[in-house]
Amino acid sequence: MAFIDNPSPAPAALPIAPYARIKQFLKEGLAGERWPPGAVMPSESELCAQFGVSRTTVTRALRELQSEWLVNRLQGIGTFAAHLFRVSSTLMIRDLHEEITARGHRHHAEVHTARRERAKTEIATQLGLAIGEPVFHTLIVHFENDVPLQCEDRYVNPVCAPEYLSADFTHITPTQYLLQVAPLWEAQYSIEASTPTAQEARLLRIRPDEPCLVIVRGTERGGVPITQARLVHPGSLYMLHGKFKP
Amino acid sequence: MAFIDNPSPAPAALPIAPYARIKQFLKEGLAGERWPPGAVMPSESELCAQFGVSRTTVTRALRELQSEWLVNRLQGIGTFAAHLFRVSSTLMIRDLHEEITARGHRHHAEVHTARRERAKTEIATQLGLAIGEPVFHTLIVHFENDVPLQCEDRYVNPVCAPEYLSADFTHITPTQYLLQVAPLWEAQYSIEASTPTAQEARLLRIRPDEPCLVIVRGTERGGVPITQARLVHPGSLYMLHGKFKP
DNA sequence: TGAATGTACTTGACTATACAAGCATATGCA
DNA sequence: TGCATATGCTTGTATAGTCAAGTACATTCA
Repeated sequence: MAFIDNPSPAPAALPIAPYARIKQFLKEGLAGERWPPGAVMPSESELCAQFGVSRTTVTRALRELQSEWLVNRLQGIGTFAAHLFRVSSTLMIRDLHEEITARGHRHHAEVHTARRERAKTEIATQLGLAIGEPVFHTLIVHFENDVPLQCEDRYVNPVCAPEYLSADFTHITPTQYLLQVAPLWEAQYSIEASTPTAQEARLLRIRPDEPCLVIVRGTERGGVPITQARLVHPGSLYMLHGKFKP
Repeated sequence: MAFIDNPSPAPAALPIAPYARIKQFLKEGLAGERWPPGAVMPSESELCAQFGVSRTTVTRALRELQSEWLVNRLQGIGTFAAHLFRVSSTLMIRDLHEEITARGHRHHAEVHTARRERAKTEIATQLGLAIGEPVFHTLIVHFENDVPLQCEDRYVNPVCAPEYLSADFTHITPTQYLLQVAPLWEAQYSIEASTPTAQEARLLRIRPDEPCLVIVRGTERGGVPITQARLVHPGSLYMLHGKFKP
C-alpha cells in the first residue's frame, strides 16, 4: 500500500483553456505582421485541424474576437482582420484624416516640428526611457477646410518606430503611420477642458483664453510605450460624442 | 399532381434565434423589476427546461450577457444580476456622490431648482413630448469638499419617474434616483469644451471665461426618453479618463 | 460536539455531429 | 453564348452528452 500523493498532472502555472489559447494566437498574429487589417484569417476548419480541437471551440474564440471588434466575420465568405481600433465601444482611436474626409471635407496638415530630441524627465518617464535618450518629436497642425482643427504634439519611442521621422506627415498622419507599424494598441486617455498654451493658440489661430478640448493619450503595446500625444482642439469646433446600448 | 408552391413555414418577419430570444427575455427582466441588481438569476438548467433548448444555447446567452457586464457568473454558485451602469468599458455613468466619496472626500449638493415646468421646444423634442407638456426640471450644484465641482441641469420625463420631484436631492443624487426607477439605460453623450453660461459661472463660482468640460447626456429606455442632462465642470477640476485594452 | 465525507447543484469547457444559410465557382444544358 | 444548376466552401446555430471544478449543505462517524 503506497502513499499515492496525487501525482497531479503538473498543473504547471495555470493550464489555459484551448479556446483562450486560440484567441491569444490570433491576437498575436493580428498585432504582428501576420494578418494586417483586411487580411483573410484562417477558416474555422483550418484552425480545428491546426489546434486539434472541435469546431465549437474555434467558433467560440472567433466569436469573442468578433465581439471585441478585432475581426469581421461574413457568413459564406470568411473571417477578416478588422481595420479599426477603438478606445472603447464609442471613443475610437480614429484617424483624423479619415474622420475629416468622411465628412466630405478637405484635410491638410502643417508640420511645424519633426525631429530627434533628447528626452526630458517627463517624456522619458512616460515612454519608459532614460533621461537624455533620443525620442522623436512631431508638432503638427491639422486643418479641416483650411480651418485649424487640431494641434498634435507627439512624442514617439524610437524603439517602436525607428523610421518614424522619414514619413511625410503632410501626406500620412502620425496615427495612420503608427497603426501600420504597430496595429494593436493599449491606450490610456484623459479628456479635459483648458486653455491652450501660447504656442498652441498661435498655431490654432485662436485667442489664448478660448476653451479647448484637450485629449492626452498614451499608447503601449505589450507593456512597451509607443507614443504619447497631446491633442488640442478649439472648443467651438470639436466635440466627442458616442452612444451606448446595453 | 399539385403545385406545392413552397408553403414555407411562415418566416413571419425575421425568425430570431433561440439564444437571442433568451438573451432578450433576460434583458427585459433585468430592465424591469424581475431581477434587481444582485438578484439570483435562473440557473442554466432552469432556463433549459423553460425554453426547451440545450444547455449550450442557454450558456451562450448567459455568456454574452456576462461579456456585456449585465450579469455576474460564479462557478459553483450561480448567475447574478449586475449592479452596473457603464456607458462603455471606460466611460461610466457614474454617480457623482459615489465618485467623490470613493476618493475619500465630502460631497454635498445645493438644490437651486426643482419644479414642474412646461416643456419648451428643444426639451420637448429631446424628451419626445409635445410642446407645453409638463416636465420636471432640476438644477443642482454638487460640491467636493465644499468646492463646486458640477452644475447639473436636468430635465426628466414625468412618464418615467412620476415621483421624481418628491425625492430629497440633498441626500440622493438624481442619477442614483433614476437608476433605481429604471435600471437599464441606453445613453448618448457628447463632450465638449466651452465657456459656462452666466448663471453657471455664478453657481460654480468661476470666471465667465474659464474653460469648462461640458457633457450632455440623453438617456432612454426601450425608445422612451427618460432624461436629458447638461453637466458643466470647471475645466481645472474635472477630467475624464479611461483605459482600453483589446 | 466537531471533523470528515458524501451528495447535489452550480458554472466552465469540450467533443462530435447536424442542418441551415450565404457566397463563389464550376458544370451542364438549351 | 448565356442561363440554370450543382458542388463546395464559408459562417450561424443548435443538439446531446461528457468531464472538471467550485460551492453549499446534510449526513455520518469518532
